[in-house]
Amino acid sequence: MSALNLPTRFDYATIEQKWTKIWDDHAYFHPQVEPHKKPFSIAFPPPNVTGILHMGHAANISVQDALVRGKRMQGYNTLWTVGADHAGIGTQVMVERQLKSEGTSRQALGREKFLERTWQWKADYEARIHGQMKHLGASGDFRRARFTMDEGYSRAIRKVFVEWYNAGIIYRDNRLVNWDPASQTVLSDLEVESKEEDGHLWHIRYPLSEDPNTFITVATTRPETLVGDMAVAVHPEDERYQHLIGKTVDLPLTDRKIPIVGDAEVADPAFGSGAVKITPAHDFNDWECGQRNGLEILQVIDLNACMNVNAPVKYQGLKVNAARKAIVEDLEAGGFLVKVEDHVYLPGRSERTGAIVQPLPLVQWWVDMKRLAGPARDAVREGRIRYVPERFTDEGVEWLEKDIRDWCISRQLWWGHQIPVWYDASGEIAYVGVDDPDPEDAKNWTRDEDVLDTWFSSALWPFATLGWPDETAELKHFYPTSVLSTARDILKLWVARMNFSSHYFLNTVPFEQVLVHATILTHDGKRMSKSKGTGIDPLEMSQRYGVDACRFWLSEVSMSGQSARFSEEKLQNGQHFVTKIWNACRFMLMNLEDFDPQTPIDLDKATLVDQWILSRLHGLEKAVSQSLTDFSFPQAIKQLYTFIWNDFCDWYLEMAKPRLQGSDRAHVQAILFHCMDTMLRLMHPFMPFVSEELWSEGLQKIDPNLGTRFGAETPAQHLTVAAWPTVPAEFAHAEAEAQMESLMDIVRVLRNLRAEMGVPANKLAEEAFLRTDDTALRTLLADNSLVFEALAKIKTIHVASDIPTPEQAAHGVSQNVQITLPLAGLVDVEKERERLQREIVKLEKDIQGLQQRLGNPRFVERAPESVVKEAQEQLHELNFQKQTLEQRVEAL
RNA sequence: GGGCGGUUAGCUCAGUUGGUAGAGCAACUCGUUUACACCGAGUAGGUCACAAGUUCGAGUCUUGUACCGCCCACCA
Repeated sequence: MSALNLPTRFDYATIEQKWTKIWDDHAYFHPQVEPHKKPFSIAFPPPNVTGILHMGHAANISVQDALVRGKRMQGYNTLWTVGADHAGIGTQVMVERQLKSEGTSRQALGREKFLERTWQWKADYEARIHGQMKHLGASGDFRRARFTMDEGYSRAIRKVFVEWYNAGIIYRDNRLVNWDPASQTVLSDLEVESKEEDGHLWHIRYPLSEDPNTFITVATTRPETLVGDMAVAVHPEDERYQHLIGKTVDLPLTDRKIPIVGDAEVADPAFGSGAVKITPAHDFNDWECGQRNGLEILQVIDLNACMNVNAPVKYQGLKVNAARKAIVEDLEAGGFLVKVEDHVYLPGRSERTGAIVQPLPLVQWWVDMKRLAGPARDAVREGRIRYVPERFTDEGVEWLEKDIRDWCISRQLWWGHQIPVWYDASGEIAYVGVDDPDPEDAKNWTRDEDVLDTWFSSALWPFATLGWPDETAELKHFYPTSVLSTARDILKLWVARMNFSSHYFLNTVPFEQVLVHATILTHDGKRMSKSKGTGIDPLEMSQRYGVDACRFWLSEVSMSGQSARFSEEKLQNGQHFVTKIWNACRFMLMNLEDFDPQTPIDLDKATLVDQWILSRLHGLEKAVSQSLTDFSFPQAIKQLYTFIWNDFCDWYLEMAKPRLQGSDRAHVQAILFHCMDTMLRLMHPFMPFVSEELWSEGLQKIDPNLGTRFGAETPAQHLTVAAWPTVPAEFAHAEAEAQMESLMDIVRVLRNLRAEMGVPANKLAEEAFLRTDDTALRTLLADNSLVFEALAKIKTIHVASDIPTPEQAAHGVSQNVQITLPLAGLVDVEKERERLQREIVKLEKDIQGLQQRLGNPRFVERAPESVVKEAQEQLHELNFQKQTLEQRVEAL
């Protein structure tokens, strides 16, 4: 590419495709295990194959890819494992929905056909997901991509099951579970969401058996469960009811008598009537109350959320809602209904199907959490796993510390890992094993039909992806992984589970740091939701603004610790930034065609401006390098932006233009070359495509040995595998930065004078006077007169301690420099006077503030000397400025 | 009911150890200067939600209040 015929815009669509392919062809992201190198590894949270990726994924990809690219450049043996999750219930629900739209169903197809169909679905979505990731520039190892139902992965699952079963950690038991009638499966507590909903509280009276004219009134939000009541509970110390404990009531609408029991846990005298109906088969509290009081369990609701044969005949077969209506009517007719109140309650709903979850007693498989939680909790509490931001630590570990409930892992689904348990003819467990039993033995056995909770397999992700249970070289080298980056909503569901699984089987943490990235919200601050159509497709956005623009924004906001509102303006800004970089580099390339890349930067020849930009570059490198360690992406990105756009383009390049025409050319070229190289390397983790294109196709044409710079171990052909830059400490120059700052301020005053006086910015002003008594400063100003000439567009700058003041002139002041811009014929005396007066008023306000502060004896006495001194100097300067302007007003 | 965030310019957000507030977008005024009009220069705009406290000094620390958001919790 020749810089001269480069377009003024960055053709991102073509170039993104081009580099995706080249990187892939070189297998840059498929690392070999290199034991002598330090490892850096991340296991990408496997997206569910339920659909395509959304903005949240794009955010997570941006963050992880930035880290991985940075570390790769820094010479780490870097592995980013990618893959996909079978997402049991989620995928099954999606496929079933598809079948329904085709007029068929899972049941009609049968298990085998249904699974075939689901594998097809998986293949389709997995390909689309990987395609999206590559499109976004994810430098993941797709050659090592894993799927949670791969052969090897499945073996890992079975091994975990069998080991935990043998250790007694996995067991089978009949208990109350969360039943999702829509998907016909059990759910874990964590898959049930409860949100407040409007409902009612029905007050019902139960007549005492010994005296049907006396009643005890209970309140309930679920009157249909009345027919499953096994007791009424009251607080044992409740004086209203104490005497009734041990007696019975006639349960309305049935012919059963149920006891009144005393139970301090479940009955709160202050709530409602103080008496509670107890339905052990359909309520978690009541279940426990039943256990405490030796109550029988009577299940009256079946798997379809209908009343079953244990309910009075009249209600049998009715859906729960219909039964509720019928029962309430009958209660009212029988005189049992006291009143109905509006009431906000918390029904549990399946996070997948949205159906109201029915608590039911069922035999299921469980994991004994108390046996696993300890080491995982300790790892977090002892800081061996660090959460970033830190405040998420509690959210991640509290669940493991508190009264944790056992984890129900069996699911009545078809899509998933079938439980490796076989039963004999009598229903007893005959075999549990990693490998299928010998067909001869298994002749009369049947396999457990249930599959495992999808999170059971996700829990093994960081190590199963590396080949566990085999002792692979990858596992040895890359485990534990370095960082886990995730959304906050699965800290318990997933992150905590990886933690305890890893501790049990590998006796170590699964990752050293947990990065919790921001949630991307809609423009108006709502959660993005596919069903509401507020979800935003990252591909659409990247097609509109380019991947680099999107990633630049996402990397910034995703690590800000705050949730971020999506805004297209920000992406547009990102795109403009990319264009700016593109054009700045285009300009440099145009001016570097005759550059000898052997030319070193000669600090002896460096002017103030050179010293300044190199010092700024030094600061930039420090900030960006730092961000790869402490995840301070927002700061790094802001600095990249202001360095490139403001410092480098607006000031340095403008200054460079005239110098490139003179004897200084080679020296300036060396600095441009070095800055461009460093800038491109530093921005590559965040904007991989544009940086790669400019580096490989532009800069490398000028220096074929570019890839050996910065101590590269092996010469790099492309930026993606080039070395991370370091800016020498001797480039840091605080004094130059401060001095340049004062020059820039004078330039701003000059520009301001021109603008106020209506001198067009493109017209060269003849001359300007800078007057100051500070001799050192005078030298500085004189030495750098080019700065004013180039940036304030002044032909000649006069620096002196005393200069005659022209009649027609505009006046300004900066620090202790009096600035005069002669403008014969352009000055409206009245207007100039007003302008100066305005300036003076402003100064007076600041002066007053300073005087007040310095006038306070306690300030002078107690504040640090440097602060007091600074204030005094500032006051002095402001007074000088005020005086100067006042003199001008008088002169007018 | 407990816990955690947030409240800063019209909008979206920065603000590192307390030293007197910044960016992007939008607005307004100039400008077709050979890298870029997806540009350049300039202007305007904020009692940092409210109240009290600590301090010479608070956007920054403490306490309380209000509103918004999230997480947890078996109040029937």
